[in-house]
Amino acid sequence: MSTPPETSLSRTRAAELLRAQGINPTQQRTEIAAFLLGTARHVCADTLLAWVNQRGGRVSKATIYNTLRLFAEHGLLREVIVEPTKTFYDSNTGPHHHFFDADKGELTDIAPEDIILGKLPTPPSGSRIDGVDIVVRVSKK
Amino acid sequence: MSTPPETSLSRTRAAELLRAQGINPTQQRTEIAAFLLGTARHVCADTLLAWVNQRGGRVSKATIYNTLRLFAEHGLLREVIVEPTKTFYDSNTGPHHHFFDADKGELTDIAPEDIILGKLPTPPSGSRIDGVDIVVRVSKK
DNA sequence: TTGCGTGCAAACGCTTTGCATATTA
DNA sequence: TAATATGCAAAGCGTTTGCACGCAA
Repeated sequence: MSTPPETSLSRTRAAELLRAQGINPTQQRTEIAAFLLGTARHVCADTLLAWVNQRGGRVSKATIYNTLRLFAEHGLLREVIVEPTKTFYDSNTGPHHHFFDADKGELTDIAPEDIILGKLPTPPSGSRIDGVDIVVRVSKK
Repeated sequence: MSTPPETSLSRTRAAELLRAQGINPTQQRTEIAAFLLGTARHVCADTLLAWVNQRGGRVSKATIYNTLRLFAEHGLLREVIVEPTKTFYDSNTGPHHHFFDADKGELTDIAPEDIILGKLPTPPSGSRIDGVDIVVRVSKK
């Protein structure tokens, strides 16, 4: 198991961010926010659980899932679906796309200016476009 | 449960297609191929199971999964990952992309000429691009 | 007969849920 | 204190697997 990264935000800033979204900044939510928000990270639930608890946190699996969903609903995280087995969450909520390395199971950002969509299709009548997800699948050369 | 579509291929043509791929055309595989190949369809395992068995087939869940995987490995189908919960298979294996309607849980093809990728990013060093998946998420207007 | 394919049911892995307990305002 | 969040364990759901049986060459 790899070493967890440093938290990217102080608890104080993390709690402020949550409050700004109308989210009650409990100990666990603040801990999780301090890891994920304020910098671009891509995690799945079990990675996050390991990170938090390796750094002395005490957060249960259920709370990890609840919190990821809650943050996503408030736009603090974005769900990224690239594997059938697990859901990734991306703390970069700005417009951008992803490389997915299936060998490593790792997600990397593609800056919006590095990929250009020249033409968008017209959606089926009666529907509107909610978003466009581009995943560039890569593997070891 | 909706009515299953007609098979798009005769058993004879379906069996030929399988043989051409070095796949032993058993009864079940031929039945499944007759549904999926020869026209563009998007199915998940349980839909396919229902289709086949509503039309008098007798195919088990295990065989559905085995066969979908087998066909995908041989390039007869393409996996499409748009939902965390289930895997879709697309019998259109040519270059194209997808609309995904989350309300209906339905996948639709986007013709390659209806979406233009103006610039492709350089992959991380040491890796090469295997493919680019574009999913345009739509919902009821 | 020999080997591959199939079917069933059990196992699996990720995610969600129910409910008692703890924490927060 | 009243409301909300957390933790645990159990349940859920799509998918995979183990193994006995069936079928085709």
